[in-house]
Amino acid sequence: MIFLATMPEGEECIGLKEIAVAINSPEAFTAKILQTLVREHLLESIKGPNGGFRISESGKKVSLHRVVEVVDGDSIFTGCALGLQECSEKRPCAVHHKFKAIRDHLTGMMMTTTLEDMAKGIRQGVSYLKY
Amino acid sequence: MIFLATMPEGEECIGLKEIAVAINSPEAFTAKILQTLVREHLLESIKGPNGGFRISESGKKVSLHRVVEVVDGDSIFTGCALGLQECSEKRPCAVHHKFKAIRDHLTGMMMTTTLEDMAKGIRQGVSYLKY
DNA sequence: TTAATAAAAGACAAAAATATCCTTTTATAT
DNA sequence: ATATAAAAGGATATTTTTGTCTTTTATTAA
Repeated sequence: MIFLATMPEGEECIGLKEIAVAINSPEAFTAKILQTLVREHLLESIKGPNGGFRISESGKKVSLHRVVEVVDGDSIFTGCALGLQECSEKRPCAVHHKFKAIRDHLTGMMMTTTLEDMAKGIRQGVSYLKY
Repeated sequence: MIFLATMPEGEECIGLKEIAVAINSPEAFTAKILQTLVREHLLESIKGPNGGFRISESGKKVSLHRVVEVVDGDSIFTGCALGLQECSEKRPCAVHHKFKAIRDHLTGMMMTTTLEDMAKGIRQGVSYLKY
């Protein structure tokens, strides 16, 4: 998603192969994740010659939080630190309150960080996408 | 570890079965983790009749950070948020700096939270160990 | 219309994490 | 001494995550 977000406006869409190489991720595995992102409308896919993937209009603006939610679910944002099924304000685990602060921090960061933010860093050469 | 830390001073040691029930974790699997904790001297084990596990003197004072490190390794404290092998201040991933803040928060919390802290909450009935 | 290209989908495979089982070792109480 | 209780250790099994392969479907250009 970050890689595709770095593509210049109006750029032709990018094929699976190119994406997999760019982010150093296995092709077939990458394909599966791209399919998920297309199903959730964060990406658009074009079949046939010159086809590939490109970030959708809505996709450009999505938060890191949303991307993680689509790909890995929201357990990272909601699960108990100690793994308890029933852990809540009313029946907290031994680190519930301390951990909540950290999770709120993480959730807040991910909700306010957009693909655009991250892509900008990559484009400017101040951050990197592989190795 | 938290459960064993809640045991009153000088209490007889607790058998595997009792521990597994208390924390609602499979017995054989719990045994493996207890073995690891014994090897790392966070626990002591006593074999034979009336044997079991008890927290060691040093174990009582250890931080949550240390327990996690022993059981799961330190990847949670050191790994890149985007999974890059080489991600550093010099060659950061797209969320390196933002994520570092959160990880420092997590690491700090875990380093300053001791088993005693957590056990106290359980003993006082303000936090819980299962379900 | 057809050949080529590329994604989609489903079945399959490998690796890692989680979990179990069985035998051995050690200690205790009788 | 012996029977018993309990942890240790090794081999094995299951589940989940990660990854691959093959066939199908859609699109474009000649």
